Amino acid sequence: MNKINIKYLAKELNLSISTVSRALSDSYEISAETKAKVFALARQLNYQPNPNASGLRGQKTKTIAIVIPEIVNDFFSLVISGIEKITQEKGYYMLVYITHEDHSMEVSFINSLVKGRVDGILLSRSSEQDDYSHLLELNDKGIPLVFFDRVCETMDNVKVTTDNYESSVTATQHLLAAGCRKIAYLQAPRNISIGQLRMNGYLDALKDSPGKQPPLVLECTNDHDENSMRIKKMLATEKPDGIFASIEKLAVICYSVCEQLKLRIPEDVKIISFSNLQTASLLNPSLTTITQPAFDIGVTAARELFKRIEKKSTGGTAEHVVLKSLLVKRKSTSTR
Amino acid sequence: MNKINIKYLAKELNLSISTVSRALSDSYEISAETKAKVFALARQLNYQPNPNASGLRGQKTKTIAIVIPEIVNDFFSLVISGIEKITQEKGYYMLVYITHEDHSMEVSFINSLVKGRVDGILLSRSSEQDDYSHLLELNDKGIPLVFFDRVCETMDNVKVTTDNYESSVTATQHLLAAGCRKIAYLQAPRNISIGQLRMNGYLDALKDSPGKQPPLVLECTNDHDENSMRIKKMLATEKPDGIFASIEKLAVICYSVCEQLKLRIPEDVKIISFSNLQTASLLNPSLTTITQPAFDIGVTAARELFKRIEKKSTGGTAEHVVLKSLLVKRKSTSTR
DNA sequence: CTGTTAGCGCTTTCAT
DNA sequence: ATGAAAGCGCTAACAG
Repeated sequence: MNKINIKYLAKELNLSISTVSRALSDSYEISAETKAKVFALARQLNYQPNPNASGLRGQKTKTIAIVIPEIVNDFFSLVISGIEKITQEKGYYMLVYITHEDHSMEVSFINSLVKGRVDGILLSRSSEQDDYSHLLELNDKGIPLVFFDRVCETMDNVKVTTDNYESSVTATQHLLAAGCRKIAYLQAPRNISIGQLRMNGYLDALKDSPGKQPPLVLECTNDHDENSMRIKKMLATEKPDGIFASIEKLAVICYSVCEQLKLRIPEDVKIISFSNLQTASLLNPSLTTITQPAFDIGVTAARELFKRIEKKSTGGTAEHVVLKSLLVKRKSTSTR
Repeated sequence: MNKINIKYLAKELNLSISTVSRALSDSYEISAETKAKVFALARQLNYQPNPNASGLRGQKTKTIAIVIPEIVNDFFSLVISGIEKITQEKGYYMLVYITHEDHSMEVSFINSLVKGRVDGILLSRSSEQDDYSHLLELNDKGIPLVFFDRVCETMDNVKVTTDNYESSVTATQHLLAAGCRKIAYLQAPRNISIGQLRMNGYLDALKDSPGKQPPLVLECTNDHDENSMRIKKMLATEKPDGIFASIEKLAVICYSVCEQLKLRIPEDVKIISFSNLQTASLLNPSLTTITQPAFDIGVTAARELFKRIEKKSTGGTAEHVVLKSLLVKRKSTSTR
């Protein structure tokens, strides 16, 4: 295809292949003059080393893989953004694989990576209950692996997550402090640990509160109209004065339902929601949000991965980095 | 690192390296018996061919690159999703690079790919005005390149886009047909062709309408509060009875502002918006949306790319595939 | 049907 | 300071 390789440069310059190679890697045993000549020609011809050849030789690929359950999702988009930033800084390439929440796809993809296609892997697990022998194999093979968001608790790798439980407690306490006597929780349809953690935060905060109000959990589905109906019914029947939405989309539906029922926000009902992009809070400044540091999760996870890649020592102490969410109460818009 | 290579398999089975290689590629000149033995051992040891070695030998990498301006964006997430689907089907890997709308990053990344790191490239341009010599070089080097969304009109490669102009005309006509006498257009802060196309659709539709109402364009910014203020002022001053939002986020703000001003939707003002995920229409069924076939753009672009990769003939007739957007009027929610 | 061998482009001893 | 040569793991042309 492209004939501009080291051999060609060497011939053009009347140098040996190894001299050119060393010059390009700025070796100390090459004269400044020779280096200059080599660099000049390389630049002129836009010489690019063949990644397969150097990879084959040096056992590295300048490539990392990121494996996520889905991508049409603000949280994961932001994480990727963060990872990508660090990856670019390091001059690496980023392979992206989407498992669509399917554990078997995760397994087969990971297995396809064990043989030196990448120098390291960033993973958010598709299923937290299934087996993880494929991941143990990565450790065996010495391929650095860093978990983020959906981790494998029992494995000894670095994990980067957010404070789902704690921020959920905070959110609930926020509503309690605002005087809510009856707080409903809108549960997203996800049977994974982060969903569980968030709900536990809500439940525990209520349990520990002075009023000891009973929990009011509304299970939601993946169907908008269905959710809208359930929320409307719940609002009409139970008349909560506070709503805690576990994901942003539910907060948006909730806002719309409140309008329909002529419920004023925040006078009649206060809403708080987990959120990544704060679309919900565009609607009304009093839709307070708990914003996850998604971008920072990407940045942190990537940094941890590169530490391992560069140290070459796979082992190291297992760390669990927990990044704090932010309680965002937007300032009142203009002269509302 | 991992010692399980062809040589090792060969030794274990008392076969020659080439026999094993041929068996693994299911060559017709290997006995079924031998193949069976080889496959069995390969599976048992989870043998994976070294991608660098086969890449170096065969000049292919089973990898494509996708280059986009940003990723925290429903449109691009959906496109990636579509691309990823086809990529997985083909057994390829997907490299993702984000330019952050910076033309120079696009150039340097593309230049780093010219030397056989990928078998093909999918690109949405960061800047449609700047020079594209780096892209011409790809054609020279015979690396297949397919454009999507933000294309390079003057280049002879396949382009996959949506009908921004036509659907904008349709949207405007939709409002006209619904009886709107004064339609405002909310222009997103993007100085690229798709923004221009959308606005032209609006302008031309008005020009061609019986009433010949004058256009009313409100330029928006990247600041939510600022947008909210401008929209509010415009609604109060101009009192339009129809609003055409060029991006979904503006429709959401608009919805919120209408609530504040006690404007009923759709009785007082009708809203239509470009959209990818229909967040806006969660708010109110009468927020009609023009939904772009983002996922299909990914699928189509990827298919076109693989055609070129597999045909090996880079050339071919230049095609421009235009996918149609969908005018979505959601059914009324439940028993509203 | 199976084995031998020559590279793909690069890095890296080992010589000089 | 430079060159010769081996070899990373794989495929394929060329023998048998």
